[in-house]
Amino acid sequence: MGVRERRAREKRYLRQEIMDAASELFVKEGFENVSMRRIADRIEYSPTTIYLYFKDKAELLESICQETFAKLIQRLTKILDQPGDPIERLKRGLLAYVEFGLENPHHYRSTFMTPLPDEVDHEKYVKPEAAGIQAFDFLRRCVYDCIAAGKFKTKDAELASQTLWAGVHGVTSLLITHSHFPWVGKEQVIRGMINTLVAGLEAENI
Amino acid sequence: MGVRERRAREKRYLRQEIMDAASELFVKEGFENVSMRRIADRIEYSPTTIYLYFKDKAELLESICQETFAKLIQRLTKILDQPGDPIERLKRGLLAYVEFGLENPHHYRSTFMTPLPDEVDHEKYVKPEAAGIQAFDFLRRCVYDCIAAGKFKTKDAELASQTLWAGVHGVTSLLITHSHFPWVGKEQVIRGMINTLVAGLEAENI
DNA sequence: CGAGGTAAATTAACGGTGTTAAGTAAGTGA
DNA sequence: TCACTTACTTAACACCGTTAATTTACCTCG
Repeated sequence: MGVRERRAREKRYLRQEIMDAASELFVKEGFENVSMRRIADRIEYSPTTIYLYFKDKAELLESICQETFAKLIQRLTKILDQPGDPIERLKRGLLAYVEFGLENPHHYRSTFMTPLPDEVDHEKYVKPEAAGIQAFDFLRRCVYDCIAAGKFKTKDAELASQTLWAGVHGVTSLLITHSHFPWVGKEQVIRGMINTLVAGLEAENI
Repeated sequence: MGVRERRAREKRYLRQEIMDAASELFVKEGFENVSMRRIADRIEYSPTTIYLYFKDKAELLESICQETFAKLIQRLTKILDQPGDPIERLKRGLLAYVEFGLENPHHYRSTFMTPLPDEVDHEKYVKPEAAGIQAFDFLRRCVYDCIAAGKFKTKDAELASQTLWAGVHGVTSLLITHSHFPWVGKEQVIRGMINTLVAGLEAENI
């Protein structure tokens, strides 16, 4: 009978096509500069069709960002699985995070630099499924390993993790929004942040 | 004759009234949720009147943010003028920066978390008049003092300053956009960031 | 085959946005 | 008094996200 299945497959296909078209425009011009009508034009459907697949523009955006962040999770998984010095692993993970943000500035901006509207369910974004939280969990595991290996003077893994996250987020977001600032060099600032924070955690119980 | 002067004064007055009304709405509801029409309603003028005083919505926003950031500059001036341990001064300055951001989340967001449209003159935002750059200059001076006093292993003042800025920006912006995240405590994270970074600069030549 | 039902997609419309062009009313200077 | 300037408003344009009503296309069943 497979008709239902085929329909469902086609439906998934168009959904993906919408996401791809939107994502492309979105990467090129930024979320707020891409209208539903333009996305619709691109896939040669009427604008309202999109609403059959996504509740609204925000949900479309969120789906696209989730898809992208899945790739970050993959990268972090690989890094975490490698054996060796936990400090080096931590540093590599932090670097991967920043690089990912710079490679996907619009997705990064939507996910981490845009406040959620008051009406949304904030619980949802703190649950383990949320891509951001998953990425943060990797960080926490790295930090635990460092503390367990006696590399850090600091013993508060949670505080250390949150500090590290805020640090790499700081560089990432500033490099994205203020790319014209006379940075001493993108790579240098990234390295500067990671090395300084790690050195601080090694040196002092904050 | 003084007519011209009186007119100019009145004109300045309405300009300020527009800025005040806009700023108030803007603080309450965020820039993107406040329309020119609503601002106009508030001051009981027609929407187009605003365009006699500001080129567009972006310029109005920019003027408001500049006005607010002048206050930060004031605070930082006071801190910089105090004698004592340069490290303590640096830490107090960094803390003032974060606190200012959290007190003025919408202004902070507009100034530091929103990318400038491609068409604007980026030069303008790197010039010494720009509020952001002025604030950064304070930071740089603090860092110079620390290096001069032999407190830092690091000798690259520019890199250290940029790293510190990125760090405090990271906490500030994350606390603004992700206030629902299970932080170990806002004050703790802020302190964690400042202490860790400073400890890192003291301990290592990054 | 043909009727009926259903899912998918469309058209038309609503109420909003930032912004511009054209028009008006008041006050100034000769 | 009359022309000119200044301050402001009205009307309109071209867009936006989104909803409701409607059409089209297809599948199922008698």
